[in-house]
Amino acid sequence: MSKRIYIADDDANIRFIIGSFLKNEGYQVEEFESGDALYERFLAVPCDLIILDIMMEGRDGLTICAKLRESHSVLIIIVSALDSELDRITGITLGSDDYLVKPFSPVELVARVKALFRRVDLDRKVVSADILVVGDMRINVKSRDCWIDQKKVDLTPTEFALLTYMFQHADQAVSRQQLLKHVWGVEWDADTRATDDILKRLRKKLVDSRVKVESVWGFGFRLAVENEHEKSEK
Amino acid sequence: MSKRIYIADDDANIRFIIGSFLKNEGYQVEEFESGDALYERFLAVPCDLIILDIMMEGRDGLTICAKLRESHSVLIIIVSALDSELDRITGITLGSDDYLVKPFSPVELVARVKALFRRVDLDRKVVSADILVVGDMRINVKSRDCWIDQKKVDLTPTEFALLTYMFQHADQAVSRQQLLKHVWGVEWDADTRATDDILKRLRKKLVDSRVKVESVWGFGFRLAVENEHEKSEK
DNA sequence: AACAACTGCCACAGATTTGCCTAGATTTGT
DNA sequence: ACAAATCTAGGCAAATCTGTGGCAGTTGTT
Repeated sequence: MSKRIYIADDDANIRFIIGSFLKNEGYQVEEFESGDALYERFLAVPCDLIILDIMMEGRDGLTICAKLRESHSVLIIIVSALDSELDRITGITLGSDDYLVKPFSPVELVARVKALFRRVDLDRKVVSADILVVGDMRINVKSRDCWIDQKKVDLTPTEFALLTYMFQHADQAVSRQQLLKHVWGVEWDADTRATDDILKRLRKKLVDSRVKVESVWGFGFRLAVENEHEKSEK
Repeated sequence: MSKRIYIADDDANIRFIIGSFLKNEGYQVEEFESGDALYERFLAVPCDLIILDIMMEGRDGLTICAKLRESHSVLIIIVSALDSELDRITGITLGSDDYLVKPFSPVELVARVKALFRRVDLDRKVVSADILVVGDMRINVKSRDCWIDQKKVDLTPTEFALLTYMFQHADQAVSRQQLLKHVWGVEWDADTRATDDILKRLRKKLVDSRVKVESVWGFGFRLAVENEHEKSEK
């Protein structure tokens, strides 16, 4: 299965060069002019690796990077023209898996990309993805328990199934139909607010977490990580 | 059961970076400003792995490392800004299991952590080809006997088979279906609570052990080791 | 044949879960 | 600003789940 890579850089030249090299290696590449465009696309169709320039208009790369990392474990390579140690640290802090300073050789980039994929493929073989992490929460599918940081949270069967599904679709808007189908196993058009009920109870148990179940008016719900930064913006 | 990791570094930035990455991998992470603080905490609640900066005020990392190693077999990764060969040798001699020189990439650290866990988990499995150990109990699959500490426990055939299966899936939630299939060899959807019955009897025989059969409401059961420390935290 | 051990089933009580209902708050569109 | 649609929160009762003790059928042993 070919890996999917997204690139965001406002310099069309760079995009093209990086893109060509990666396509040459057999990767499925999509290019974006801005981090926001990439983020949009990612929510619709997730990819395996992201290459982000941190110097872009709009929300900068680091913000996007942080946003992605709150609820997804996609690989991220940060690219920057700045070579200050500060930026290196900040970039890494926000969760990038690797960091490259411009100008860099495309060969170098390709090497890093391959190295990252090698690493995760190795992990996948040994450690199956039993543990799902979103923000400050994690659930272990095998042992069937759920944690907020260090605190264990007791969940009922339906709550657990629902939360697992939401974790797997973090940041995506999920419709009631979808939930009924995948969590309840109901295929027909059930006219029920059962989903709301479980979510209502789930919300109570998540008050201490930064992970929140938002409601998408007239549609369904979305799992989101409350962010200090955004909170102050509101 | 998720692994518990303690980090001691006087640089809050580094602590945060390392912490975030490890949390993202599903580990239970706690951060400490000094080696002494970590040591205190460790005595109260042991962990599986420790990441220590050796350049800290107070008792330095190496001393703590030696201290920890006197009586415990916890995994230790030493982190240092020094790149002298001398320090490397000393650190390893004093019992650390791995050694990283700053600046290092978080990715590298995560990889090493996983590698260490992989190694010890592998060891445990190999040793226990026909002797399974969980907490203060062990069962010998070949001689078909079972011990709590030094005391032998008599088990009936079904009890033994069931316990063996639970030992092989320690810390995991196991459904009744699963038990019926693997212990009884029943494939169809049996509506029976035979599993509950055997476990009921098994539980009585395990009262003196720290190993407990928990029930996972609406799902099945889970074998867990009752932990003094976690108990007190509740 | 008598006996003991093992195992599955039943019924019951207590606890937990869950869907629904209703009233009040919130959002949207005109 | 107002009406209609949608969401939230509390309470309730039916349904479900679990632990317990008792019981009976089967198996193997003396």
